Amino acid sequence: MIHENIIDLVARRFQVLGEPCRLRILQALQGGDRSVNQIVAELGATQPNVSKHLQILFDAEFVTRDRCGNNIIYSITDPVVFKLCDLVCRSTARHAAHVQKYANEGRSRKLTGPNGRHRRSRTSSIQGVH
Amino acid sequence: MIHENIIDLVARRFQVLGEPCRLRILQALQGGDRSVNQIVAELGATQPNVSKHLQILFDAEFVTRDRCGNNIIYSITDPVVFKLCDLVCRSTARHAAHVQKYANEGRSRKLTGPNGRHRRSRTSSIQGVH
DNA sequence: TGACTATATAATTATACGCGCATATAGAAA
DNA sequence: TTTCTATATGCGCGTATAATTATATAGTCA
Repeated sequence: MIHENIIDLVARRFQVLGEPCRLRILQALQGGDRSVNQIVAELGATQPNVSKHLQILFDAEFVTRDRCGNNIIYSITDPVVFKLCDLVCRSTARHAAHVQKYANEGRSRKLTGPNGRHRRSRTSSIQGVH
Repeated sequence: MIHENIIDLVARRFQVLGEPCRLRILQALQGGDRSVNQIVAELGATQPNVSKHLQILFDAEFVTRDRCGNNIIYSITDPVVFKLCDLVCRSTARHAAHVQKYANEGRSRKLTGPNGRHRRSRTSSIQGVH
């Protein structure tokens, strides 16, 4: 149960993880600490974009950083973030399987009666409602 | 490690969780299955807004739904979502403690040399870099 | 000092998102 | 059928976000 006081902070941290580019950055750092340019090379993204995402990850305390001469080395703050990704990843794999399955059957179910009355097929028009 | 094929889906699911109102809805459902209006009453939000968030949660398969007469009853698809919230919640509590601490000390550190040269205070201008 | 490298930031633009309002739709009841 | 209740959806507005480009800042080396 999330306390109302911190629910905005929790949401914000989920939101920070809700960006493919940032997930890729975290994955790169899972392979070990990296400088900005190393991440840029690994992702094939632009340097300003990577820097900005790193700043966002830093503000959310998902990463820490240390200067090493001209380079700034970024590191994972807490490996628990990979546990999070793993959990979402598993259920997403199931989700993706469903999506794939529905894509192969009929598509685009909408809200309607439980038994498909006034419908030509037997698919209920509200997904998840039978 | 997240496979590149599903990284967008994983990010999307994190993003869906990155919204306070949706977290509140999930919390309400943690107390048991609810109809839309029950959730509306519990959150004090508008009905169209709750319906929209529920649709987003449904598309991401965080919730399922069943019609019961005039009511649509929403349920949690997989309690693993609460594990996610719990993990983020813990580290966010630590994060919040830091933020609180920094708020009490000096604020707004920016990028600068390691020893605060050309700065009036001794705070390093890049947070996390000493 | 000046040139060079690494990183951050500002300005811009395009897109996505959340909310409120009005309305449409589905089912139940009369 | 009509009416009522519950839920979903379309629209418009304001805001947030991400990517690009150009530029600023910090540090190193000569």
